[in-house]
Amino acid sequence: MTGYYGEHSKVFVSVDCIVFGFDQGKLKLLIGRRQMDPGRGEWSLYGGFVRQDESLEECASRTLYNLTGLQDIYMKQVGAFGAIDRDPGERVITVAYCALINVNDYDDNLRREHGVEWVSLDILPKLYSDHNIMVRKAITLLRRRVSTEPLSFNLLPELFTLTQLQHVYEAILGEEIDKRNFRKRIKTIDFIERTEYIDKLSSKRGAALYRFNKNAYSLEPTFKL
Amino acid sequence: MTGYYGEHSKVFVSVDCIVFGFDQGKLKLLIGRRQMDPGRGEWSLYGGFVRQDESLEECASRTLYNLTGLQDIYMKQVGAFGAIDRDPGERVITVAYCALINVNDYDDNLRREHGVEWVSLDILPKLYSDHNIMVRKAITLLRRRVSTEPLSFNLLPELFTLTQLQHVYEAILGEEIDKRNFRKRIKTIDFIERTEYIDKLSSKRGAALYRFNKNAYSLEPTFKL
DNA sequence: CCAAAAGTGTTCCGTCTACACCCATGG
DNA sequence: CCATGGGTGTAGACGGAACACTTTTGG
Repeated sequence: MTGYYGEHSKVFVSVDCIVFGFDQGKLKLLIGRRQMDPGRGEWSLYGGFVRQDESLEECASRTLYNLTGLQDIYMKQVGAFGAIDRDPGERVITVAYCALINVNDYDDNLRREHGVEWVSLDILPKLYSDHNIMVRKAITLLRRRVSTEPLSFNLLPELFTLTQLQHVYEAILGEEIDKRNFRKRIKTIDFIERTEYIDKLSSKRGAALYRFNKNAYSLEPTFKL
Repeated sequence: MTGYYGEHSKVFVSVDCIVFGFDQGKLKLLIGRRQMDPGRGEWSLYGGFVRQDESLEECASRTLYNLTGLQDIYMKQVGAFGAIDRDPGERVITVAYCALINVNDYDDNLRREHGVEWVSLDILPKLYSDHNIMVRKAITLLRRRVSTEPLSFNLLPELFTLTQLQHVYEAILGEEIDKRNFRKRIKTIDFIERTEYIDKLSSKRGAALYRFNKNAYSLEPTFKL
């Protein structure tokens, strides 16, 4: 049984994960030293080859799970990259996926075991192959989407202060936001709920903790920052 | 020589072209009856398998050229589609590309030879495999981009009237636009130039013909409709 | 002379932006 | 008591939306 398309050639297909986190007021990217040839030792995104029994999305989820132990993470396809010689080893077409995770959910020992690190985007080194291009495209997409989709919450704990939320937006957009205008705006969004809890860590006075109500959002999925 | 990644499996990768045109005041899609098994006879996008000696972009251009004889056409990647059983024949991962062409540039005899037709989006039939999903995604992207990039001009002849241009926007956005506001807006965009020519076909009075000045745009590539 | 499309300004309203001071508390 | 971050309102500018009539000319 040769199948329908036997006359055509097949190619390796991989998935690369562009994992963003937010820490210390900065947007961070998860990268590690490549542990295989070619390019062993170079900074690189974490990726894996697509298996015959999994879809692209499944491969992306599996790869992220292998790395972080996290499941049900927001992931979005960034695009397919298919230059002939993009990989110095053999021809590999890769599909990049962007993931947003809360750095606190990622166990730091597990992170060290995989030899990956959180690196600030403004000091991002040269990465393996065309990975820098993929990251730039992911950031562009992220910036565009962040004002029309409630994405920031994926980078924060379930409960967060408005100042934290504002810092996430500032980190993604790369510009400062007026505090009063920002809070005014947030108050009109009813699926961002103020809770009874108070955060006492970040300030002496204490700051109200807010929560993103997924259900309320899914009922009325409109968002505009 | 087995290469670096021999332990992993390869997969068929194809490119599908989502070709948009504008005619009779409507946005049209170029589709044809599939001429191979499986799915022979079903409505389908036009596509082809990626060869070992070409990049994804090259494959997309080549496929579009095979179909239309046109080169240097605006094309944009829509995304990769990789569900395991998306193709009823064998596993194929496909990368969809969206193209915008001027229907007048596509020779109608050549079109008939390939057995493809321009079909209005509002009467789009069920297409082969997951092609309908790809088309919907392409339209979503197109709608989003059309107000921040000068795309409409790809669907029009070099010289066009403002009414034609407005109709293109209306077709893409799916809503009517106020004529006075639209023209006011266009006048502030300096790379949309009024020419000395007059179109006498569409009205008795005649309408001024305009031109999109690519060079002027490339000097100052900002656009907002 | 009339049908059919081209062309043209003004007003209103809502939204975004700029901007500075008081509050509560831990140390 | 003071340093630190939390929290609040207003006025002016700007941009988008609504809206109707005159012009030209081929048939």
